[in-house]
Amino acid sequence: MISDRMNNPFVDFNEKSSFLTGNLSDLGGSFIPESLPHREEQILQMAKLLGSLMRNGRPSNIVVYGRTGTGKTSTTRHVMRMLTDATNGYVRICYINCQINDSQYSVLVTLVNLFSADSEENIPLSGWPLDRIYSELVSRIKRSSRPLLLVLDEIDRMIAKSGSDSLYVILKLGDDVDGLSCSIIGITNDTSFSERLDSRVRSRLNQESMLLPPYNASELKDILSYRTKGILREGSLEESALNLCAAIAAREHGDARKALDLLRVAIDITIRNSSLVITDKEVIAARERLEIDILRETVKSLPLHTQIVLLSCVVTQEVTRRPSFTGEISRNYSEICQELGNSPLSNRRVSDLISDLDDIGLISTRIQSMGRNGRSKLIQLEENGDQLKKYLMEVDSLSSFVGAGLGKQSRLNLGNDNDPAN
DNA sequence: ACTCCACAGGAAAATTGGGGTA
DNA sequence: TACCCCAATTTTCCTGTGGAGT
Repeated sequence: MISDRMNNPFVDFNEKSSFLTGNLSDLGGSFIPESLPHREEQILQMAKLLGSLMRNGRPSNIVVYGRTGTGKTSTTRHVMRMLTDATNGYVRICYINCQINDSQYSVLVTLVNLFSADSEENIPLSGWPLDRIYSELVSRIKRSSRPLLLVLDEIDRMIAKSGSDSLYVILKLGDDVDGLSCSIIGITNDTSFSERLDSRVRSRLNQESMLLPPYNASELKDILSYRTKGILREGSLEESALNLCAAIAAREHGDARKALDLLRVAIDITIRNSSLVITDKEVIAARERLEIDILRETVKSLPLHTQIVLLSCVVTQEVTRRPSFTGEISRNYSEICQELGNSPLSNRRVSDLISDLDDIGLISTRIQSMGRNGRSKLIQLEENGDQLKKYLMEVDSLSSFVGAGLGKQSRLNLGNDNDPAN
């Protein structure tokens, strides 16, 4: 179909990226490499703890702690792969990300469906009573009669949403299926996670814990060198650019994912600029682009009403030029909802959404008492307001606020004139 | 010492939306 | 089709709170 190579941008792009010798997506977060530099010790430790699964024994449950990018998931997945290889797939391994499946119901359903044989139908994502799903799970596990390793990534999300009970049900599996050899690995970046479990769950789950320390700059450099082998032609990555990637990520709590992302984006920028060598300049540009991308992505992925609350925070602070109070945010939120044609949520719910925004880090809050004038949360933007507004305006359902919003600023609730205290 | 404000945030009730069953 | 069950979400109701004002 395309005969004119000279005018084909894909051909052009491919030739420009001639320093690439492999697949750039291999630097992405989901790729699990053959080996994990500086995690050999932890891999060995985890493998030892799980060893008895191969002998149908009852290994300990493990909680893996570590900050973002310390290799918790990669280490665990690596061990999963080793276990599969060593047992020829005899040990059944279920990996569930609790950020996606964060309710008791959805974890159980996912688990049951992972166990479904070809002949069995998947159970629906809602509708069934929990006890029915549980007994379905038990009967499917009984039929399978193979050792089970259950990995719950971001396990703290499940506890935050459904409480300890949801975990207790899963931990109980071992008791309800006679002779089941089952081990659970929980992965979390929340060091206070186990404190929030009730005692019966804590003692069962936290039999063993592993803490993955942050990587230092030199370890990060090793990781980057290892991961770029086979992807970049020799000499296409300057030593100082490599050091810079490692140094930036080391400063960000030793985050290997950050280091890999930086390098990946730096490579991308180099290709786009038709350069042939990745230098400090590209790494610095990559850092800026990543920061923007993360913020934009965060803002755009918020639920609609959380976005409107954030918009209210931005607009209110834009006008008052001081931190705002919950009441102001709530009233302006309702105004904005009205303007956009959405029915507003209750103040109680808005208060929760404000807490959510605080958790995400887009705003910071602290409770302040004004004596006779009551007590309220003082809310301050953590990010540049103009930038937040720009990203919010890119959201389809909010974009109509632009012109109208600015024009209507005068009627927004900005404290004093609408404050019942006055 | 007591009052009162404007909420925070817990608990229970109500609503919503997906699915099953007769 | 009408009704039931269920989990998740949201609303309603409520108690608790810190500190300026009295």
